[in-house]
Amino acid sequence: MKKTVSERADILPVLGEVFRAHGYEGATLALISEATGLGKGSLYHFFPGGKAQMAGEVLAEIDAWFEVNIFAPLRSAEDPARAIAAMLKGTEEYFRSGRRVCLVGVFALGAARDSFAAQVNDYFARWGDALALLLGRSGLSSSVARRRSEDAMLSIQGALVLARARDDAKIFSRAMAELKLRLLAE
Amino acid sequence: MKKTVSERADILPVLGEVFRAHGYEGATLALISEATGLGKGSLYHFFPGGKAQMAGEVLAEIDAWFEVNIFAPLRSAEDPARAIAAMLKGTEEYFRSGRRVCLVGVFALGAARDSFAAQVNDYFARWGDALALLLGRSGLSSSVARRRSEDAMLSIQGALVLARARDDAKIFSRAMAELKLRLLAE
DNA sequence: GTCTATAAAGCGATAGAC
DNA sequence: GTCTATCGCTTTATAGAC
Repeated sequence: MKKTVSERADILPVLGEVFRAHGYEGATLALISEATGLGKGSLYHFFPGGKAQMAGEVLAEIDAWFEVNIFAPLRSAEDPARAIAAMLKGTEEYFRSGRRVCLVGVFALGAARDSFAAQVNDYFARWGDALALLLGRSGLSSSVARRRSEDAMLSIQGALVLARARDDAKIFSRAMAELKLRLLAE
Repeated sequence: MKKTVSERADILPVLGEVFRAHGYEGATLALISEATGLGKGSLYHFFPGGKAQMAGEVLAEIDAWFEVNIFAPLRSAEDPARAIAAMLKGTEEYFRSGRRVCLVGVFALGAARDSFAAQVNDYFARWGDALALLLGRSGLSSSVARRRSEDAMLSIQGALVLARARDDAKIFSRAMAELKLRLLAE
């Protein structure tokens, strides 16, 4: 699939999909070149640091998207139930109901984790903190809020793994529905 | 870490650890050669099909281990509560309390999934079926048993991803304890 | 069964023309 | 800013000596 682009903002999402599909090691410059429609010369013009820089910037862009669309709304929410519903809706859309994999999770499981440890850890830490904060405000003790927030993080990641392993996106949607009930329970 | 081996049975577990640590694409023959202490000549003597055959046989060995130690005991159990406790104990030991990653999950997320789709799907299908069967026998409706079994599969995988992402093995142990409560709930 | 040597292809990255 | 050509290295895999 050739898709000619020339602006950095257009390149990063394409890069993200290549890393998602092939992992860090599997994402070769040839694949990246084909997907972006850019020669190696152009790629190194945008990313002098090569593949490592590309992956780092993709992670940063993902982080920024979640900060704006998921984490911040969680922190500033008035109504916990609505905020949780919105988070799960946004999550389900982002991961295309389980058909799209989480790049941070992919990196976490592979050898790339060592190179991007801070970014990988941060993504889950900030999501978990924002959710625990919200749950705490909804009346839960901070230890229960912490455990439920951790449950949410791991359920999302596990559902993505299982959905892909079994090639059944419905697994993800079901898991998100169940998670909603657990998060909102008294 | 050099560890000289010469029997096929001794090689497979070492191969497994290399694939776990580096993923399918990242596990180079040089790494495998170093870890097993075997030259490329010897490796191709054992595995004429190369890396693909190595990965396939490693998956088969993992599957066989789970069949004997986890799936079969689940199917033939008398006491559901004890069987679930045993499954979780076996799982926690196998994954070294979250310090060891699931190779099937790693393959599921990567491009290797396409090559090993049947083995990846089978592993989770048979585990899930065995657990759902047990839960059904414990008095749960088959639909509830199915959903709880799916919850267990995804919680294990998600806990492994999150534990590694946050470099905190305790996340896995906590998740297994919580999962036990959910599986045994009325 | 294990090794070394080597082939052929692919890798990330660079140089320099345009 | 984009391209082609190319470097040096690593990759998987094979051949053949021992």
